[in-house]
Amino acid sequence: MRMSQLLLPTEREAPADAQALSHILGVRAGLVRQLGAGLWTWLPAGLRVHQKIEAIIREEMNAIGGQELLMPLIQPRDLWKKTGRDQIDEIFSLSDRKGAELVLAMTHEEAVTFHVSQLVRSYRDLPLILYQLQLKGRDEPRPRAGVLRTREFIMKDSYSFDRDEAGLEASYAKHIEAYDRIFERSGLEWYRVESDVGVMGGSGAHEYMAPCPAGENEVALAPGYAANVEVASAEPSAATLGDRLGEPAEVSTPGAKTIEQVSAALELDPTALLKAFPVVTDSDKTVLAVVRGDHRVNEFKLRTALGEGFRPATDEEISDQIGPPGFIGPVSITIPVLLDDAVVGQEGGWVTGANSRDLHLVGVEPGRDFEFEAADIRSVEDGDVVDGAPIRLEAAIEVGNIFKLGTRYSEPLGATFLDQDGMKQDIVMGSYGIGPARIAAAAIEQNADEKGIAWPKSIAPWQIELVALGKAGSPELEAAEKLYGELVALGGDVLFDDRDAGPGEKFTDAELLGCPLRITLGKRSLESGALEVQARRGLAELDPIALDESSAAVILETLAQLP
RNA sequence: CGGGGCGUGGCGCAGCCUGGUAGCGCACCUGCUUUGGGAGCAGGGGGUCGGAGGUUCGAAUCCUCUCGCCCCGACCA
Repeated sequence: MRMSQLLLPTEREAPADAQALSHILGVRAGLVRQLGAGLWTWLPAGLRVHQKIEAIIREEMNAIGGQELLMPLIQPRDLWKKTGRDQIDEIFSLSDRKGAELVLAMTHEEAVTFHVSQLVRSYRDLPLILYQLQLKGRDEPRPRAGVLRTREFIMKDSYSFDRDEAGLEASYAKHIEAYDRIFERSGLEWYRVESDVGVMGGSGAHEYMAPCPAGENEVALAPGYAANVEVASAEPSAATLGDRLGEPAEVSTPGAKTIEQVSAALELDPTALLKAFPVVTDSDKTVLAVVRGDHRVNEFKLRTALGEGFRPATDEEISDQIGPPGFIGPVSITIPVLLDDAVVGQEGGWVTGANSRDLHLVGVEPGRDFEFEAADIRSVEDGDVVDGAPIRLEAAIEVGNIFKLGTRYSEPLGATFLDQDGMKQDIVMGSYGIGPARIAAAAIEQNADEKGIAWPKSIAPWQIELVALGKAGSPELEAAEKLYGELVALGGDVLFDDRDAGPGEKFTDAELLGCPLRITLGKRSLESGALEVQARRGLAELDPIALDESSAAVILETLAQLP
């Protein structure tokens, strides 16, 4: 591609409203432009990146026997009523000129299951893996960070259809294979982590996470361990408890409502305190969740432990059913107590609220002083231990997920088959997503430096940028033209900066756009007989390449050597 | 949905407090010079000041409403 003819609007300055690095650099390098909140246009260079990612995905999906198809973005609302998902807030709704109700698909479980229910009749038709790369529409409450969370985006979504759970396990394993390869080939740092299956149930799920500062998720990492913080479990750091007493003793703690205030007032470590978190469940039960003072309640785990959704209790409900807010605790109350595992079985006395104003209790011991049910309901923290190794928490972008659906969709949509005994069975499904745009954004975030982007070779908009110095008609520009032609003839993926611009501008743009290999041909090259070669990663100067009839081949070899 | 911020030429901003008919840098166009790290000189084009209403002799500026965008939080199949 000749840069003189390319729409590549690079910017010196970052857009005023951009925060995330991938947002800033995506716009500055001329890859994407915004049309509205969460609505982005992929400009030619950015689209090349997207398409290279798509190509990797297609190859790996085909390799596990996936078959590509394409389903509509616009769908009849009735279809979504059958699964109840027409009530989701993120659904974009529209109607046609006749008043028929339509939605924009936020994923395609309904559509693909609809077709499979008609097309699959026999166990002989299974298993099946179908996939597509298609737009999704989601009315996100808060689009953010450029291309990271948008209201319209292309997703690779695949769906597996199996005869039974064992079949699903096999299809799931195939997707793990394909996904591992896709993210590896994309050049990302990535983790496959256990994830929350959510209220939809399902028998298992993993997420693929790419660590980077702009990420919206957090992963807990230790050698051999990776999990979304939503589900991560680990051994807590040690607690420093107060003295054991024969029975709880009241202490005066005037005005001390927070963990900090109470631990300061009593001169005790925050780990000696119990934090009480009253919640009201969807079925209107009040439960007191209790974690260690320095720990935080994990709402995902708590939801799992409760077996239903919940909301924090209001101050009024707390006063009515437990005690004055700020001074509540699990001793001598009538509502059930859900105690975090980290609190159970420790030697020593805990501090809790006394359920009276300005009073706390010391020397409290679970089991002796209050009844409880134990569960893992806290969020892991930096320094917690897994298999003897401390974990660290890192921000990450979710670039993919895989989910064992079971019969969540096949049942309401009537996707059944006849087994060998002629018995009608529900098809067992899985669904699997990848966001190519997020892979691009994560690649930018993970590999950028102060000069710009440093793309992984596999998804760079071009693998080579040939910078020609010298004005039109100069011998060096003519030599560059010749070299460009030779590179293209050998199948090189080359961006040729043939613009009528100064060297500074060309080098700056090249470093901003971040093609892995930069070849410079100027007057000096003609004098010395050598091309200058720079690897974008680390801005490393490589050995010069002789300027002769073998140059193009040597350049491609050099590129192949790059990691 | 709660909180905060911002809308002035393609981009980044000043002007607003204290009303007087819009300015700066970059980019763009023409010409000449320049060509190894975002060039120089000269000339030039481009703005309903997000929108509507109001106050006023006069509104980018003051008032009311409204739309859009960003950030934090909530939410996130």
